[in-house]
Amino acid sequence: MGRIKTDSNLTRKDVIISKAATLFREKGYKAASMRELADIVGVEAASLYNHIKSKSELLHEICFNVANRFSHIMDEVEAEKISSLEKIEKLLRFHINGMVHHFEEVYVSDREWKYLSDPYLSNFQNQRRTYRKRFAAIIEDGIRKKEIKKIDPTTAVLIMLHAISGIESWHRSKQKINGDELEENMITILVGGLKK
Amino acid sequence: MGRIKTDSNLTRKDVIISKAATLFREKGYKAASMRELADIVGVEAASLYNHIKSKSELLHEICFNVANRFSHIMDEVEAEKISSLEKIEKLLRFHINGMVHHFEEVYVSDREWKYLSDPYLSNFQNQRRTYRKRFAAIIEDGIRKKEIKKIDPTTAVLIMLHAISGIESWHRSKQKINGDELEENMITILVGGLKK
DNA sequence: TAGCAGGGCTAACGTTAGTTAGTGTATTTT
DNA sequence: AAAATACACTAACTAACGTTAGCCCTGCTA
Repeated sequence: MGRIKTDSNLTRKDVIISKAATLFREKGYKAASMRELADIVGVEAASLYNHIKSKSELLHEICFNVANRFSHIMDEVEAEKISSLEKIEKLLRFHINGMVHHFEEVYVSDREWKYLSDPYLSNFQNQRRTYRKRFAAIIEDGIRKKEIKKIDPTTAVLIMLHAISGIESWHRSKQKINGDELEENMITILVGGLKK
Repeated sequence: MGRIKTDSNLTRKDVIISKAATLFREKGYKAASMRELADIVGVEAASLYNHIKSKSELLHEICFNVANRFSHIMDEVEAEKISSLEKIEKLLRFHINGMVHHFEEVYVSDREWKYLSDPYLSNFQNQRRTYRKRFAAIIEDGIRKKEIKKIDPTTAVLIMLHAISGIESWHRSKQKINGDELEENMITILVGGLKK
């Protein structure tokens, strides 16, 4: 077999990570084998190790790429001078877009993170917990300002984030409405559920 | 080691299935090993095979137990003479209760079904698809009767069901509100998001 | 009390997994 | 053009997996 083909300015490692994300999404991390991944990449299994240290490195690259993007957008949103409901809408749209346009990675990060091993595991869990607290704080603020119903903020966050991970079903389904309609529908229901 | 202890009128197989559900929930189906399960049950791995045919039998017992319960409640709800919104609320409460009180099995059925093998896999997918269509039909009916906002029913179902599977996070979290409060909060947000 | 399942056990099987070692060839750098 | 690096290959190792075979004890039934 020939070399791994790299489009434009991607490294070979990037190519492997990207194909790994697809494979992990389809089969699950544990069920996906390095030999299978190698096949997809177009190379022998052993050759992968010229570019990566281990299977688990693939997983934590994927998970932290995603987690860091979310941390970053949260920084931005917190800094903006808009209402709580607008902040939430902005976050939700970012999540929905991620799930629609970077499906493989986001999905893997969401469902397979438990196979990370320490110290990555604890690290990831911390980042996740922190993110949710910041999200909940925005909701709490909205309740104080009477923009939002009196509900438990933690529960609200849980509903929002998991509802969005349901976009997985949308990807699976045969006759899907288009991505933009999906986004508008989700915003209508979710933000509508919070509004006073 | 001694025999498998069976409380009341459970068979030894039931005990194994129940402990398998817990293990599969914690580790995931693929990552859970029969030797580990045997340890938990208090027996050697080989001894499990006196009661079950295979590891995969455990998974499909769990998945279909749950799926059948949901089919059954849907039959009941469809037959009742109440408004669409009330039907939806009833279904949601059943789902929430399942997730709170039969967490292990419901969670495994929700997240690990993809490791079923045919014919169970296709079967399960069919049951799932059918269930969601029936759910969507109720929402569609509600829209026609102007009880519910004009939204895409399929998207609404997807949001509801996945939001509920987020109760997983509630189980994980240290300082949780109690189950009844959780239920009320979820109903408020979800049903509130649909109502016109 | 003899017999026979039921249900444990140990040992071992064939597979598959992730990964390493060592070698050769193509590509890049000097 | 020569030297060095990158990267592919084959072969193999060890560990773990699900599962089977065959044996032995125990407690119910005849």
